[in-house]
Amino acid sequence: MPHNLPVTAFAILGLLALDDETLTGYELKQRADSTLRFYWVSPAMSQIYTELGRLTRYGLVRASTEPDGAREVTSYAITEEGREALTGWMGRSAPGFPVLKHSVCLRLLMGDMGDPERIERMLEGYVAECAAARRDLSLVREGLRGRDQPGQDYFHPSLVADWGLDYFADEAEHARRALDRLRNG
Amino acid sequence: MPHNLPVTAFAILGLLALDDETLTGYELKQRADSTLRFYWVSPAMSQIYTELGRLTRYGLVRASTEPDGAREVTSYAITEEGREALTGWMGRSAPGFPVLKHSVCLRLLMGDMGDPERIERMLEGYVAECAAARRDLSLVREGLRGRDQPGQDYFHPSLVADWGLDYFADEAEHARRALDRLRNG
DNA sequence: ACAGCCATGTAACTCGTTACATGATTAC
DNA sequence: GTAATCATGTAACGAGTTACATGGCTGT
Repeated sequence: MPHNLPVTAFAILGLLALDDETLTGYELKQRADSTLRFYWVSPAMSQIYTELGRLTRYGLVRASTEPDGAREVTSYAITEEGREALTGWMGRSAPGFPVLKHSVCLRLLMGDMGDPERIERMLEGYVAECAAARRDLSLVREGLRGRDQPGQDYFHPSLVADWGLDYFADEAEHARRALDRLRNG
Repeated sequence: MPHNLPVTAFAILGLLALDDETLTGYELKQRADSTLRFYWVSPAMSQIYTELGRLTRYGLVRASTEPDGAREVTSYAITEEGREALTGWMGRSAPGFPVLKHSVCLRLLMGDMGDPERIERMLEGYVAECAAARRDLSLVREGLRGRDQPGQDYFHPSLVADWGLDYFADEAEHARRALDRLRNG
């Protein structure tokens, strides 16, 4: 029973479970882009369809194809087995330490090679990108208001969103600190 | 000439460039485990050897095999072309936004499924792991003292190490904040 | 003698990406 | 009418992992 699925499969199951909606692959990609991408990767479209196919074969999601004008559109909903698989995964497997591939720090490490100016610009760019990510995420966070209290369905998502907001603010601060030391010793 | 290499290849080149030493694949893995792993992944041994083979074929590292008792041990050093490739990579390509796969946040997002107790224990575990990472990293940081001033060879590594120390402290704080809201609304 | 570390590699496999291909619907 | 968006997939490929295989060296 404990299907050996990649984490991304459970992320998709989780998105389907959150609002208990039936979503198309395309819609799932949009949800992933607007929420998942901040603390997990947003999978490529092709992978979403691949994963949905596998989840359907395993009976963890149910596909329902309906005509939409001249074309057919397939929507997916999580099944009872899917829910069990998700809770089972949450309960049994350990999360492991988060994986970070910090391209900015990697380049900062090798700051001796190459133009100091360029390193500073890279860090300034990163500060700006963190601010942008924070803005995008705070829009998502606003959308959770009203259902973000304990017991409500967006309580846990709001915890994660606030975590993310702090995270990006802190990262910008880390970069600013490094910049300051680069400039003023 | 701008060889199309994975970032990991440049990470290895960077490690070889840092102290300008000749290292075996095994030693490279140890360096990666003790430094790179905090803000990049520490590649598997097999990948290090694979990557070293490719870098050698491209002339970016030089392999020198010497007898060590009855066996042969191969050490690698970065070449002039390797240095150029590294600075070229730093100068030409953009770092892109760091990739984070935050398994803890992913599970927290789906906190509704599954045992609340378990979620809390997961977060407590994460706080402890962050503290452990911070301890490990601060040992590394101590090793940089004395050569960590501007102009010295461990200046940039010390910036990254301090960034990491702040990072893990902040992450522990984020987790504590989430825990508090889980417990006290 | 035996465990644990040092050292090197190959093979099979999975995840996930980019590129490619197709076509309907909607808004201007 | 035409561009953007909605919608769905396949194929080729690459990075990176685990498992497997081998064997020397070192400390007890």
